[in-house]
Amino acid sequence: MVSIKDVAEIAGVSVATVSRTLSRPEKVAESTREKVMAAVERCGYVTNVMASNFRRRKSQTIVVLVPDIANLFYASIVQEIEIVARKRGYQILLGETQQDPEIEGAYSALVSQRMADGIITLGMHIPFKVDPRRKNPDEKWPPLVMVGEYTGSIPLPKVGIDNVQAAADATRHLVELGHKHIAFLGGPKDFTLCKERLKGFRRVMRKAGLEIPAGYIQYGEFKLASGYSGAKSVLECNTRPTALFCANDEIAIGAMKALREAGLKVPRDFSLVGFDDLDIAAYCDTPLTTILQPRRQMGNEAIRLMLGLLAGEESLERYITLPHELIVRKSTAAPRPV
Amino acid sequence: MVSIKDVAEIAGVSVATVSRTLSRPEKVAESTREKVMAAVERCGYVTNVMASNFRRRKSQTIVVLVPDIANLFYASIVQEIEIVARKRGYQILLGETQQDPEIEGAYSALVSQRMADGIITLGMHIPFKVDPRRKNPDEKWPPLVMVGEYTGSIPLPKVGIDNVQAAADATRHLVELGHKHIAFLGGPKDFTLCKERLKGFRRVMRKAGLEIPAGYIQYGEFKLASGYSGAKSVLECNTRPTALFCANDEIAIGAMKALREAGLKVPRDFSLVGFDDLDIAAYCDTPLTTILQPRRQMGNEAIRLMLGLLAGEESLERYITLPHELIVRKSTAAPRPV
DNA sequence: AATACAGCGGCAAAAGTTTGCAATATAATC
DNA sequence: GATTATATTGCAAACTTTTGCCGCTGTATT
Repeated sequence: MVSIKDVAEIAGVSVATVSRTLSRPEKVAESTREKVMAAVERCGYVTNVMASNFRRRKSQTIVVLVPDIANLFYASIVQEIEIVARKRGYQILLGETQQDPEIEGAYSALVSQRMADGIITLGMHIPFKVDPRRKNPDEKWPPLVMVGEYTGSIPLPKVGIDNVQAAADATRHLVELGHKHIAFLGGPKDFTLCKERLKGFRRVMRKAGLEIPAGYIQYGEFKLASGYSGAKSVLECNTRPTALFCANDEIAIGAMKALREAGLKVPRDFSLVGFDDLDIAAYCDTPLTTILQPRRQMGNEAIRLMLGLLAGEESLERYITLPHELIVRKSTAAPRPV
Repeated sequence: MVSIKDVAEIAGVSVATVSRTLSRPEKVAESTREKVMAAVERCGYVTNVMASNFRRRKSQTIVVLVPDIANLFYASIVQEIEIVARKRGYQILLGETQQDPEIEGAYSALVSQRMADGIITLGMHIPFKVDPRRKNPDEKWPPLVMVGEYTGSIPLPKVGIDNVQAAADATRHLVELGHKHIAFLGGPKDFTLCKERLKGFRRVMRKAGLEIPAGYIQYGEFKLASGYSGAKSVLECNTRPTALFCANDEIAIGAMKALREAGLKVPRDFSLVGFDDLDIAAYCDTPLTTILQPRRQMGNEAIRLMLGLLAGEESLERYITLPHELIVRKSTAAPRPV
């Protein structure tokens, strides 16, 4: 393999000069630069970035932890992270965790192993074991940015929306339409994200003086199938609800199928609100009313935060709450008069 | 930072022994091993994998090139690749290319730069410039595996389905139902994948003696919006088709919306076939008839192929054609008698 | 003319591992 | 007890780059 040494030899300069020519050309005389570049060209030299990284003690690599890459919400965030990272000379190491602490741990270990410079996680928890004794309070953590789901007590750079508020907005929309019986279809029970949305839901229901009978709150996964089965159960409640707030769009679309099979027309017989505003939401049979999360922007802010951290910036703001928006489409309407 | 040297010192052995203890424990006496492990524990040593990789001239990293990560078809393939890679001690460097040769080039350069060991691409073309003169016919290429879309003339390890056949199957299904006027909604015109599906479509149409009037073939992107607008144009043809074969499910779902807006009921007035069998296909208002691509298996075979390549296996079969399947749901039926 | 200074380039150390080879210790064989 | 084989361990080179420091050359300043 041709190394910097060969180039130096051909160009008749020292390796130091070759290195400088390549990394800081302005530090080198025009004439030398030309000689070096010619030599590089001639022998087809390409920098061994691994060696360079090793020497500089940087990896130019950021681990991105994603609970489920086949989830469009996460995917767009990753997409944006990748774009910005690439432009800034960083690479993305993709880690799908399925929220498995073991996998999270393995990936985040990459930064102690010097294979990555920092971690952005779209998951809900800190992806490594936190020493509970905290004997060393300044124990230095790897650069870490949490996106979307983190609500733990340890203060960490974070970007997301106000999920409680967003869920409240969605619920209020239903309440204002006149619905009295509103059910909630959530994701996994232990997701803070899910808890927050439930909280917003509950808050508005309480304020409106509406009851939430047993069975009106269902947990599951953020998946189509889960929405389907969740809706099926909810429909069997004693007093059947007239509206459904779903913790994400996939659940809502799954629920739609169950409603259809039950012979219920959306929104005539039943109102439905989703969450995320996936592209597909606008293409459903009945276009879905949903909460828009600014996912690209979330990715964008996350990677900016990370790059700032890596550049050693101290003063940058660390909590970024982005605005959400209620997108009213056709899946919500006033309940049918009884 | 604590290095192997510190461990050696604490344990009272040489760095060589520490290294061996960690990488090939069986090469080291039980008692020594214990001493070393204790020392590792004591000073919290963790291997600098970057240094190790540098020394071993491996990166344990595979670049995965994806045209669009927010496409569920690609996403599931990546998902599977990641799982297998992780189990085998490899990492995935994610590169979203948007089919941009520049980006593809930048990412694939990582292997000459020693930052990656090989490339799996889900895109259609070879992600680096191929010397057309081929002055050096054995010019060694980086380990490269093509998934799904590659149909170039240079023989390369590849996994995919038989797109021509699959498209033919889909079309035949429509023909057998009695459709005479079938249109085709494709992706980008220059995608080989798209050409192949069109080829299968044409073949069956020809065999059945059916015409394909001007305007019956539309190109676009593999996106919802594209299916929507494509269907809109197709509906304006002089003789309106009664069925539509879409090059992927997203296009089909976009088309559905256009049909709905045109007051056409699927499948009563119009039949629709997609391609990919995304999860959502089964959850559409009218569940979508489509072609199932074994995407997990595709990812699985791709990474296996790559790992084989990296292990220096020569004899492994290099073209893997996986079976597809026509999934008949509710979006296809006999055309309405006129 | 003497001094200061800027620009440029070379020397050599350093980064943290792995590993071939040699050396030593231990066990086995005759 | 001597010899051979085997199991362990250490030495030191090698991997490729970057960069601090120093010295040289030539121009500018006084």
